[in-house]
Amino acid sequence: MKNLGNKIEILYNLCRDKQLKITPQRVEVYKALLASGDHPSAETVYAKVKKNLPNISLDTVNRTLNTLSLIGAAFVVEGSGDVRRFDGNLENHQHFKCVKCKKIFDFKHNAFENIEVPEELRHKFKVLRATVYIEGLCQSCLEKENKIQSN
Amino acid sequence: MKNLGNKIEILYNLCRDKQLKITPQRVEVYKALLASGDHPSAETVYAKVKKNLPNISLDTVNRTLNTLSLIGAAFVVEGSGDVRRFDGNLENHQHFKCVKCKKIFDFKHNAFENIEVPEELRHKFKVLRATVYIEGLCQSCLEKENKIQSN
DNA sequence: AACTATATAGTAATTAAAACTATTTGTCAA
DNA sequence: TTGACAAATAGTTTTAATTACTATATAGTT
Repeated sequence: MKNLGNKIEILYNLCRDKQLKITPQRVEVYKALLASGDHPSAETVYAKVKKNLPNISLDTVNRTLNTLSLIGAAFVVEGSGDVRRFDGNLENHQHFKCVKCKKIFDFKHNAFENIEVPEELRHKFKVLRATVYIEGLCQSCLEKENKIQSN
Repeated sequence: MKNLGNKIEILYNLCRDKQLKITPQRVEVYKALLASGDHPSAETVYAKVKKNLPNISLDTVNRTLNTLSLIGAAFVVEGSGDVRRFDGNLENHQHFKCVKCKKIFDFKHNAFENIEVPEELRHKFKVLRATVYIEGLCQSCLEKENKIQSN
């Protein structure tokens, strides 16, 4: 991971912007997240951070990762983080998901119906589904939203 | 839900193709899934099916929904069904997810970097992220895969 | 240095999903 | 139509993930 210093600086600025305190826990969780090239779960980050902060709690790691997502220092990988939901509508359609209330809204958009999967991927994997996935805040959550509360 | 009869027929055919038994539980779970226009969780489907099959178990609903996904009669909504995973890489990139081992692979593809969010959505919601999300089977899972086992 | 709101540790509670086993039931062939 | 058997289910238990709670500690400010 190059430019780790810069990245930490970003975290500092984001925290200050949102009036969140810069705690060692937040810094360590953020560093652990960056250090792992892949897409770790809270448990994985917890294990990593524990080496530097032996008595950090899992709850703190969870809350901190949430906070990082809220301030835009990280994000929750799509395809994770919600109870499994099923869709029986096999017609081509797309999903918008509210990151707050987790509600999923269907929408149709012609331009998204025939996604060309890159040759490289078709080669490497067996592709089952390709879709445009959009997330954000729905109207009712938007109204409730005033400031970011980390705790 | 129009053409429910047709849909059931589809289920019958899919089951026969894959040599899966057509059980009342499967039919009811499938009907309940179709009947709910939204994106229900196993619990929600369970509640619905219980009206017709009072002593169906939640486990059966769960397994059945999985089976339906495996045979292509339904699918798991992206953004659900996996422990929450985080990504600290804010550069534009896309994800491929293996539906079996849940591993996430990054990839970059220029054509996917500037997704135009439909006007209608930008209006209705606060869009935070738009991405192409591709799922399927990774190579190592593909090798292990021989036939669909529903149980 | 002291104050105060915020964040944390430690733990408990909640929830979702998977595992397990005895029993039941589709399916097929006689 | 019946009997046999593999497959599927009910009922329950485990496991795992996330959230909730409260007393304590601390970052940022005065």
